[in-house]
Amino acid sequence: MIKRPSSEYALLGALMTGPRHGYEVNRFLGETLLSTWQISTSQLYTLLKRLEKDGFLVSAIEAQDTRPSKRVFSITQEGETAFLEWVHSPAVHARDLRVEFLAKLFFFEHLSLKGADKLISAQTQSLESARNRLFHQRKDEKDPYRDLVGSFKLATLEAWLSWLENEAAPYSQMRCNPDGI
Amino acid sequence: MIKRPSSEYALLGALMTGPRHGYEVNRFLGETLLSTWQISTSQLYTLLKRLEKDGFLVSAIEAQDTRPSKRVFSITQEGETAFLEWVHSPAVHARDLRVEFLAKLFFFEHLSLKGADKLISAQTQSLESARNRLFHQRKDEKDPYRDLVGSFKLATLEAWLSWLENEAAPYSQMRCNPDGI
DNA sequence: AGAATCATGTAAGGGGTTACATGATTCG
DNA sequence: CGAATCATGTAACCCCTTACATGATTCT
Repeated sequence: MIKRPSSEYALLGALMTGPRHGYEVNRFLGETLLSTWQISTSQLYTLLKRLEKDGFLVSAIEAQDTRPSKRVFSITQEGETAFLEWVHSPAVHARDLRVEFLAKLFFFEHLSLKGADKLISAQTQSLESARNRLFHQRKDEKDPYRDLVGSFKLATLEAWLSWLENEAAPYSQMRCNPDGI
Repeated sequence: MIKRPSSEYALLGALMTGPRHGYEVNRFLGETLLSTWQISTSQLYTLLKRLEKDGFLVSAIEAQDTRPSKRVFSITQEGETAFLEWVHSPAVHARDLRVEFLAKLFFFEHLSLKGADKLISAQTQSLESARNRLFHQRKDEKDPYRDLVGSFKLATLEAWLSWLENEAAPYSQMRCNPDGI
């Protein structure tokens, strides 16, 4: 699977519940993912156009009487596949947690997907292995500055691991599986 | 003071100890700040050119017998002023901690500057006020997803505050003021 | 009457990346 | 003899942002 710019997945996710035109997608993202993922209006239209060019969306113009006509986008099979693969995979780089991982959790609830617990444990494992690698590196780190940098990364990783356990896991249990099945 | 792209300050800092040509700056950054700040070679030359155009650097070509001639850059008064202002100011956005704040600590030691403790306490105050703002916002946050996002940001801020206290502060005391004066 | 909403875009620029080009010298 | 070092750049592309353009309609 070719890597695509991550912001496109926000748009694919917004179209997973059915066709929408650009303005609606924009409003939807503003109401739900604003605290996580900010996509400017002009960028939104650019991304939609590119996603259609690449076969992840198809569009049709819809005329209106009293309003400007609008271009309604629908997600294709290929688009759905790409979105579902993305949403089930942990963020590869730790720096993608804040935006991408949080957005994935959002879509799990918004689309009533199952397996949020699996995503969380996969993400936990990914961060744990990063932490272990860092731990080893730091053992024979002579340079005090690089050691300080290591301590910063380590502190961040550990905070995020705690957050995954104490906040993300309970949230997903409550929201994505409210009856405890 | 007009805001400049932050990666330029790495170059200004590299020239604070005296004139260097591009290749040397590149090597210096690769040996010292690689774990923090990655600047590609081509970008380096672009930045040096722009810094000269804007009056922060001046350059002179130096011919060599057995080697390609090189362009040696020196920092101007304006450049020094800009660098010193930058290096003494805390990172405005929390996301700039990883790169910019760590780099500032590096330069404090590398250039034997005084006042690293002041920078650290200013940065601490900045993060604390961000944490307090977030704390207030979260009190009347009804939406569970936005609350989760808030908990992530809070966890990150608190980890960094601890790191400032337990790692950065001792490091700067040891490195920038080894005799405890 | 003026502001907000609906609706879609283009243009310009900013900061960054990778790939490519050149060419001598010195090291293994 | 080939690889790494020295040394400087250009070209193309990528993602993104801000500003601008348009124009009807509905709310205050």
